[in-house]
Amino acid sequence: MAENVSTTRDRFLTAATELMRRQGYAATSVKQLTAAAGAPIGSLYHHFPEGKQQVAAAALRTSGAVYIQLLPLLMDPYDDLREAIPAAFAAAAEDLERSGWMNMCPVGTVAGEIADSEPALREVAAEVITSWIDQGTAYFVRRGLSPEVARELLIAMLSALEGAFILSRTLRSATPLHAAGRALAAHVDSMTGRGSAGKTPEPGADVGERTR
Amino acid sequence: MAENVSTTRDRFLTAATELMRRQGYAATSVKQLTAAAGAPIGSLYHHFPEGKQQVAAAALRTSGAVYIQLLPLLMDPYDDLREAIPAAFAAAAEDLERSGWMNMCPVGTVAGEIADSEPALREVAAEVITSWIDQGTAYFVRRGLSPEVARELLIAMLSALEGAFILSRTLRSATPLHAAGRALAAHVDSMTGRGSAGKTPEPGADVGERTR
DNA sequence: GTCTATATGCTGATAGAC
DNA sequence: GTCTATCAGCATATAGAC
Repeated sequence: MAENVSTTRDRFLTAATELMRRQGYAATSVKQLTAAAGAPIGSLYHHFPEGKQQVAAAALRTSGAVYIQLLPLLMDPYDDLREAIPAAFAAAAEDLERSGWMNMCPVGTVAGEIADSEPALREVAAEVITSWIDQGTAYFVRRGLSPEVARELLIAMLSALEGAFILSRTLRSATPLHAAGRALAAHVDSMTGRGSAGKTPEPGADVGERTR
Repeated sequence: MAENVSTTRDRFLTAATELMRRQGYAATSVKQLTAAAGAPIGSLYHHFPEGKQQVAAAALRTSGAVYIQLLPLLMDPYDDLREAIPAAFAAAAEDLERSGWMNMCPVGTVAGEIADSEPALREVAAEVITSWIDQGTAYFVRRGLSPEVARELLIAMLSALEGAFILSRTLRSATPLHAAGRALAAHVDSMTGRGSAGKTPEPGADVGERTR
């Protein structure tokens, strides 16, 4: 029942994910892909007859499915969503910084770049994001939010996360990810009818650190 | 004192901005640049001896300076920031949709793509974003926020805006931009000590529209 | 399924006439 | 400052031996 540890096809997918999250789709060449996967070019076209686009699409789907699992993984430890959300953003910030500011989300990186120039890939990215929204909404509902509030929150959270990734990576500062996490916690508060007194996240807690 | 309506150099900058906001940096070729600017290739290297990178850098600086001016332009009409912020996001959504889902921010598009592969351009993008933060913070201070709160808000707002651009453009739906705007309004509330009662933006107002 | 050799076109960039 | 001709190299993709 145990398969090979890593098939050639899987290595292509991993290589594509890693290269695309750093450079995007256009800048990632087939040659780089084969070098990173340790396989010759003919092998790529054997497993993915439609070439680079097909590898990218498959990599987006695979890594997208993995990514959404992080949501419960990071947030389950916290009883209160107002704590869980900033904690998830902080975890993303830590991972990004630890990776030397490269580990952005491959889906976000590619989606921003190809939405108007690679229709097939844009559709795949849209599918992945839609599935994130559905699964994430279901998770928030399980945590007690109404479907409408859950969906609203999740969409705003994904938006803030992807944008904060861009800012944090470009500025090489964790501040945007932290600020985005606090903003989303406030949104949860406002929609669940809780006031802002008391547990208000401290603004400016880490905004003193300048980038340049 | 009146200069030419449009110098060759300016046409290169405009072409670079428009092409990069749609396709990103890597996918934009020098040939496309010259075709869009209506000038031969030698002309590009006359004005920008360092080539494609230099055009892109100059285009990011120029368009970045224009972009931040939209902040007061869109928000001045509203007395209350809690109304001004969602209105600004709604305006961005309308522009994006009207352009056939292409008109994303060129700085965000490029920054996401090159942060780990084009060090020189990443630095330029970081400069532009830093200047946005400084100018935007100053604007919010003028509107009555404390410097710390203003800065926190602006960083979160930029993050949410860039990320919501990506989601909206990919999904071809204005929902993410609207949801992000509401989240930021909630953040303003929470930081200025106002509760969430009464003026809470209605969650789910437009989240019913599905993309696929 | 793996791998090499190769085809065709486009890439960013340069030289130099005008 | 404008424009053409051209370079060397890399792009994606294919054919076909093993």
